[in-house]
Amino acid sequence: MDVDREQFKQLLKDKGLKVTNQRVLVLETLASCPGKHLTAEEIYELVKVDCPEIGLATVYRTIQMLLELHLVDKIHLDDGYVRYEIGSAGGAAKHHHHHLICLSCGKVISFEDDLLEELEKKITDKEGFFVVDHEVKLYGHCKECGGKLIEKK
Amino acid sequence: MDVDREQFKQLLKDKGLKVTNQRVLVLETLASCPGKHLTAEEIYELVKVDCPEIGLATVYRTIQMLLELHLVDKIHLDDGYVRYEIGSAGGAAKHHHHHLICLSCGKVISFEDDLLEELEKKITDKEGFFVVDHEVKLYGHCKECGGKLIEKK
DNA sequence: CTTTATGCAAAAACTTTGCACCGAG
DNA sequence: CTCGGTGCAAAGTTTTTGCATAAAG
Repeated sequence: MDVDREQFKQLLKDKGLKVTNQRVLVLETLASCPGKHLTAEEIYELVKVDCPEIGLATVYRTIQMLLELHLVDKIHLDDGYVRYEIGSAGGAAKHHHHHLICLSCGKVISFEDDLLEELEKKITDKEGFFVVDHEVKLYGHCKECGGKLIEKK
Repeated sequence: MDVDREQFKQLLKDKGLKVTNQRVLVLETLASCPGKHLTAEEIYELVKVDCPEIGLATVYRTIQMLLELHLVDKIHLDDGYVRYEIGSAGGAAKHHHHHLICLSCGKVISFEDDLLEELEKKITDKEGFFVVDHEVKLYGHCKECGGKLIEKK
């Protein structure tokens, strides 16, 4: 499932781009960490394990390319870092998942929900704005931290 | 309505912070541009009109403080800039508005909707995660650009 | 008066760019 | 072979920090 390595190689070829070890490794690193939200630096460190000679600039250039191919999504979890995660691409509909961000411990929980369909329809009707994609962040306190908060108070 | 100047001064005093011209000006600048989403640099330029001696560092420090006081919200509109806007604070409930981002022309439309209440309840029940606030970004094509797209195709 | 805030400049953090060399096609 | 990609280092950006001075309480 997900982004298949061969499929990716083919996509690069179709676009006239070259298939390099670095590009494959960056994509695979992101693909193998679906829950995690990696920064450029973290991707760099992970890829260096298999390819120690890679440069940080290549990681940035590759991420840029993956963003343009919509294979990867950029996210801001408001901790001051720009993060990336493998996109929902591949398949049919937008399966963009959402993020629950714990204000106490900083934990990020991903979850799927298409409850926004209704909202999107409403917007198209009301504003004449055709919605293609969305990103939702919910801030709050997770189960563990919520408990602690009550204890303290 | 909104964030009252006197209310702000009192809040600073209560927190043991000093009321300076710079702080008041930064807040007022943000308060007077409710629809706009200003970058630190833009705020700096605007405040300089009334207070030419202000430094960019003070703007950053003041924004930081306003964020901690929850008077201002930080937003990423994915154009590479960090932006700020006056918070929904003051009043009772969370009136966090959402953003429609046009992928064609970059225009940002703000709109209010509390349709997420339902979603938030669901999450609290299902994940044990207590939602405090949320941020929603919807990407798509605005009325004008949507029309143009059809013409071109 | 005391303590916090400011302005400036320097530093830090993150990302992009230029260029010679390397490697995929 | 040819052209795009890579690594390195240098340059850009944006944001933070240190410190002496200025101003609020």
